[in-house]
Amino acid sequence: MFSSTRKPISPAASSTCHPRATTPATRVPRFRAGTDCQPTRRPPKQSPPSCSSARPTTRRARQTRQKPDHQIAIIMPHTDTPQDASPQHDENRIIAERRGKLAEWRQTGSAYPNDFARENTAGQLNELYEPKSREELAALPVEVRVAGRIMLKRVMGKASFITLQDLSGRIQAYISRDQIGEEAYAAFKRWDMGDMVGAVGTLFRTRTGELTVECSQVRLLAKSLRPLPEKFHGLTDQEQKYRMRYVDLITNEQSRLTFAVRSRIVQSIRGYMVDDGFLEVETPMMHPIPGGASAKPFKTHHNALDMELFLRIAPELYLKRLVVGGLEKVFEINRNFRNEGISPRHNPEFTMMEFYEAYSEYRRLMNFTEGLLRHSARQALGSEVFEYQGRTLDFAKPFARLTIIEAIRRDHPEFSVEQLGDAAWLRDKLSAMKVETGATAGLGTLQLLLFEETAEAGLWDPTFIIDYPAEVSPLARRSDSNPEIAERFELFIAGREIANGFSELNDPEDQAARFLEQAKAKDAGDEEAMYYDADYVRALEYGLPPTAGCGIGIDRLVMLLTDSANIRDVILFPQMRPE
RNA sequence: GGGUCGGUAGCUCAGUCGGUAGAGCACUGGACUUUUAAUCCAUUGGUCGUGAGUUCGAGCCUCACCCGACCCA
Repeated sequence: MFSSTRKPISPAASSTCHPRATTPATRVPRFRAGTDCQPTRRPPKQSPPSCSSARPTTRRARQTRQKPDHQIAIIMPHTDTPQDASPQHDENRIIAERRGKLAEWRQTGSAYPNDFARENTAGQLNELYEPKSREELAALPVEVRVAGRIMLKRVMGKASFITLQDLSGRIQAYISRDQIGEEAYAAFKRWDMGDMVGAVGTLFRTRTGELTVECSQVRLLAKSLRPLPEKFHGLTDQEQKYRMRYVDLITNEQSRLTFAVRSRIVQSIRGYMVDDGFLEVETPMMHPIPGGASAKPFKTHHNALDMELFLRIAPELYLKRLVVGGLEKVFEINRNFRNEGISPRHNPEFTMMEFYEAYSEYRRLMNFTEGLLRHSARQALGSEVFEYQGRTLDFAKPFARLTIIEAIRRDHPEFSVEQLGDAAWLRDKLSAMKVETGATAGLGTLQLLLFEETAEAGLWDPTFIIDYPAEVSPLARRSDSNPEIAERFELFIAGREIANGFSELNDPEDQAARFLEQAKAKDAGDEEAMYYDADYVRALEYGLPPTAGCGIGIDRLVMLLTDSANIRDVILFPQMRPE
């Protein structure tokens, strides 16, 4: 996919996943050694999912079949010849045991009950009673009803401990034969790791000091037929984590935490916007004309209308129609879809917030965006300073603001202002760096390309880059002082584009002209150039007040705040090749 | 597209010089009434990603392919 992003000719290059990337020439941030995010996890080990490998008869299958064990009938009920051995055999041997237990459970007539009323969570009990001493707990005593999944089991002859996990955390339960009865204890001993259990009892503290529920009753609430991954390491295979997120969430606390933080980030953003008087709206996900960014769309078809539709690549044009309608401050947090490659920083569907405010302009917008991110870090992490991939990120100090030229010269003082203002010099330099430059690329675009090549990845601290070329910003207002420049910024953090905003182009005639240019580029073969959106121009003709708007890539922000190197780690069900 | 690393038991991982495939967890049976990744005893479980080649002999060497992670484009 990066091949397309290398295309530098102005409206051609990709902007996959850019927050509100209206810049055709803006590329995905590239990372270099030293600035790139190294994977924190160890390289995965691979073992093919047993259920999908079409392995022929195995020796084991034959051996197993020879056993007169009753389980065999369950394992391979239809196996008459060794050749029929199921590829799922390995796992089924373990699952068959559990299915047998489930069958026993069903015979009691009370399998899968739903009448257990949980009244306490592990986290709540730990918080309330962890400070209490053994004697204080004994004096109270606290009657509790907890439920959760068995994550650890320490079964002894007449008394056992299990560790139950619920959303809030873990708590230990103590189960003794004398308290729950011989029959119940025998049944309990047949339960497996992963089973869902309800426990009733009183809190006490064990000899070693652990807060524990001394059970007067335990019930099996749901059977887990499949074995959990190894209890200490959990699931480490990245692919399996993504494919079976449910297993990942069961076994890896870090995953649970990441998605809890993600929720807090989104909440904090929503709160900040609403508190500031923004109206949350939902605009179409299916567009007759894909617009608002330069990207390849997904196509779909509406049968009743018999029309082609596109999954949206950005909500921008609809949100600005709302500002025309008088909804002066609007925002939307939702998915965008771009039919491009998948990488550690790109998922075909990703979440973005876009917001628009009438009677604002891009400098005020930068202040607001800065405040929003600061707020979000504080709300989600409790701190505006945090670690990302081993380095510190500080949202507390003011975000730097550099023009493209300043950003280049900060890393490369050897480039003079005169050289950077010389299109021919820039072309030479870029071609020496093996960056393609289109014949039609203007000075601003050449500067942008050099910036992307030399400076972008090194922008670790939050930095607004301003003065983008108008020719790569077809929806942005031109600068009054220089019509070649748009009133636009992009925010970079950790070498990665996080936000993109500008004073909106509200001149319908200029917009129509820019759409025409885009349409021409599209006709010339640029798949990512924009369509001419006549209804949007019509809306502008009713009058869009001076407005500024911004898009923030939520997934990338979550990556920063959860110290995640891969976008898949912050998306619950990332797009995967079919199994 | 190129490069690097990887694919061995359900899970986490070893595997020496090319000489009959190992451990822990999980599972099964047994012991155990305050454990802590419980412990102890005894089992079960593998055509080593796929296919070819070299060899008396391949998890290991060679080639091709498949899948994955990361990097580069």
